[in-house]
Amino acid sequence: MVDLTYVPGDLEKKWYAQWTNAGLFHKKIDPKRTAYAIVIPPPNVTGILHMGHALNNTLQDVLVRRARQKNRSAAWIPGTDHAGISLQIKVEKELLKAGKSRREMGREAFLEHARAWREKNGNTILEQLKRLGVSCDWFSLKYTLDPDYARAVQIAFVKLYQQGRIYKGLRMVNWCPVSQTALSDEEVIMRPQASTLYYVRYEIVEKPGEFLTVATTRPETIPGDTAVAVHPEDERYQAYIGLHCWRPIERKEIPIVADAAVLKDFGTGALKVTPAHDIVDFEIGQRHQLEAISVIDPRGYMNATAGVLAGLERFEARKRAGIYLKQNGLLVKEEAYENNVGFSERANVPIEPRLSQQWFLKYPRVDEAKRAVSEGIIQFRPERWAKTYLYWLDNLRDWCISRQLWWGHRIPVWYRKHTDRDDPQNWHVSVDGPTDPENWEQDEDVLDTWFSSAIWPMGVFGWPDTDAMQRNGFSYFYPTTDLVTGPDIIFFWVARMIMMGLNFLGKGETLSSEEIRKTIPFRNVYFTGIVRDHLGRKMSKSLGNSPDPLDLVDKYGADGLRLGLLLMSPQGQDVLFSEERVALGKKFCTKLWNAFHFRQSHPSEGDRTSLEAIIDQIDVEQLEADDRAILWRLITTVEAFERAMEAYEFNRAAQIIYTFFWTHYCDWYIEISKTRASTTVLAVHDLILRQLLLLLHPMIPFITEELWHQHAYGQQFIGEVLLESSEELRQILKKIDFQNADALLAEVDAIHEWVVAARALKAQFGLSSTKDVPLYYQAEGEERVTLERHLDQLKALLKTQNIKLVERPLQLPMSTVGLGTIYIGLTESLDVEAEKARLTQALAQVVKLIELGEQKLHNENFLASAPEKVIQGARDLLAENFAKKTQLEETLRRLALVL
RNA sequence: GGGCGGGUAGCUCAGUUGGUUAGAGCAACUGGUUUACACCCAGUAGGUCGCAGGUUCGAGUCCUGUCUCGCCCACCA
Repeated sequence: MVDLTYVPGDLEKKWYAQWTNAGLFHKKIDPKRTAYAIVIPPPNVTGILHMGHALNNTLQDVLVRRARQKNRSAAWIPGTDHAGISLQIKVEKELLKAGKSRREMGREAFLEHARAWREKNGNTILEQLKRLGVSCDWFSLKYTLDPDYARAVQIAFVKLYQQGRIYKGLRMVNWCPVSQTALSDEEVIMRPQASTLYYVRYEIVEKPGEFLTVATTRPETIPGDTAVAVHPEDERYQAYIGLHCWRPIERKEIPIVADAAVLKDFGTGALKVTPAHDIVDFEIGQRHQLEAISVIDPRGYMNATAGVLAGLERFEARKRAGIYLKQNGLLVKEEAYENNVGFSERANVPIEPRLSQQWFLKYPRVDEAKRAVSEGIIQFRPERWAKTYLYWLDNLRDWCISRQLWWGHRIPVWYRKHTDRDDPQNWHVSVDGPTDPENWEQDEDVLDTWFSSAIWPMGVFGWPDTDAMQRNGFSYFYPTTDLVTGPDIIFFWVARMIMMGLNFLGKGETLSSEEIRKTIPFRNVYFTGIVRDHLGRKMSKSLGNSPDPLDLVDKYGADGLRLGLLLMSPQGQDVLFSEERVALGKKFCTKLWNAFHFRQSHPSEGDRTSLEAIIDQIDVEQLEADDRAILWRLITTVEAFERAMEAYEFNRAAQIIYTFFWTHYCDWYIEISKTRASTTVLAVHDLILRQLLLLLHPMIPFITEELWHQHAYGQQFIGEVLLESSEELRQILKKIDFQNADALLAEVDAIHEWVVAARALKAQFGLSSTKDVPLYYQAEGEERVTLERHLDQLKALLKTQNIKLVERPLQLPMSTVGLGTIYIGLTESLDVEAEKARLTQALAQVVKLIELGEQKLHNENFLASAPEKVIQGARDLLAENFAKKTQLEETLRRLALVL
């Protein structure tokens, strides 16, 4: 028996425990079935669940649960990411509060702290995910610093090194002065900043009294200037090319060079060249053999070379440089200026271009990675992201993979002690290290976190350890089926995984399409939208505009939240979060609960453990139009649902079921079937409810599981029950003499229209919808027969005892519908004028529609080109409108007589 | 500067290859609770589909232009 009220919390805890205890989500290598696999985008161990996770993981869960219903052997591999910079910053901050610094305590002690932090907090997000109901295979849980995974990362490094793809070099990199590490280009975010453009005079050495004016936003770097550059074709400066000028701070003679990289129309057309602190300047410096003088240290403070600015913090130094120039008469002017400045994504401070020794990766298999997507071997949804992906691959720059951090995978490179580290002769690159470790020192740096995530889909299945791969079903599950992630990590993660898969699994110079197909990490990538608040802002911790998903779970249930998210997430669109939708999700669950409660109020003993058993209880003789219509609608609903799911249109799929259940089943079928509680009708209910539970299960797993058992649909978990396709459903329903029921549907729709019109009449005249008012109807032939057949239902639905057939029009308020005319038997005297006005308005509307219809049907081009179905539709509509017009006119004539 | 996406009811959004009179939820308004559900039921109102052209028998849907909001990439010092 069903509990009276729906309380999501308890049943969600109960079922999640039972599912996991039963090992329901374990991956199984079953050659008899087709494999289905998803690897989770591993959340950061520093993360807490936000709405983006909730959406993303709901979608994955829907996919994987549906795959199981389709008899696929499904694996959803969960895991977490060690989150290099993010966790290091977090732990450092905590230590700082306790007055400790990582440099003082040293590497090992710091790592101990970091491990302890992760031990304590790292699984929070996984526990949160469980509350959402995700059906991950927790036995396959992987962490990017697990020993086997860490080994895989190092093997990947060594292999890439051996392939000549990884090299070390002195390069200009993005330096974060707070984290004190290099960053990849992708980790730098450009932001418009209000700054000042300083116009500075550089006196010409050879022509004292003549000046070049240079515009710069960074006067603090002047001590690092080693040239001034102008465009070779800039006629203003021809006379100066080859001469020298005085560097205005830390006065020194520097050359004036010509370089095409200089823009004539920016500023004054003269550029100060600081090779050590700007990428463009560095390149100019290379072309002109200029010295790179560093004036800023790794912490962002001016070093001794900066002379008068030495020791100052970089932004303070900028102000001081401005003052210094002004005081010395070297500043022409300063103006407010907005420019774009690169910020460190994690530490949220402006990055410093800095020259340093770093490890770089030349991306492998770029061509194949492009082909994988452009040839549709990997399918992006929405497809347009392919363009973004391909554009990025066309403009690749080598990836700086070394980080000056401690938390992460240490670079497996050793240097012979007391030798030149820049000379590869003195390197040892291997996973296990040199055999004589006492003579070597390991590289201090770790790898970019994203380097380790790039091999995720392989690593979670044991790559490259052949035994582990065998055990984990690598060849069975790889390539995985679907990847669900956000478009914001298309470069960080998606593209890199594709290249790594192709590189490590593909053999030979180039890969054929068939080889690409076998080595890609996944076949489909579904990009979710980004969850935004009602003002359109990205939900983030710093803005504090993201509700805690767990609060929503408490308030609306996990099922409610999941359904709400599904309903508000159109494919490929950003999601404007609305708590109302989540509330709607819960309302749906409550309604479902109550529908079962209704069904349970009519006990029946029939066997419900299979579709066939339910159908056996249906007596074909007793099936009426309504029963057949709802069953028919079920089939068409399942078809539409299948189409939506195959297209990954989750919101549409949810909407389709929503409408079927609420509008067609509850508001109509349950209401009309209340007059007929026969075994047959109850079996129809059971059938529909059963299929509804199965269809809904991937979206709202908890309540469907609960109701499945409450209503004795079987002993198995609902998730283990195979879902009949629309085609199978169609076949099974043939047992009850079931064929196309479009005609029946039309009949039911016509009755529905009649009821709605009658209800509207009552409402229009201020009558309570439950008031027993007599109704009269006029109808001929078929229509009359149809109405007579449904008379009992009409009475029940309209809460009216009297519905009578009349042969002639009455002087009563009326309404015309497809099945004829309805009159309402008002007891009070009729306001003839008001009624006339109402009908006249209705008449005008109908006349207008008739005009439109006739126009269309008199158009020969329309008749010649439009499909028959459309033309017939127009004809039927016209006929119906003509009938309405006649009725309205007749009634109006009678009303006129009354006056 | 280059690319992508959005602009449909007061709000949030659907609207499949062009085809009957453009839909839903929320909000509003009216009426309703003995018989699954007030997290409910019945009904009402609300839209020149951003704007301007074009193609077509027919355009929210296709084309061109334009305005506007948002995102991504590039980075001019």
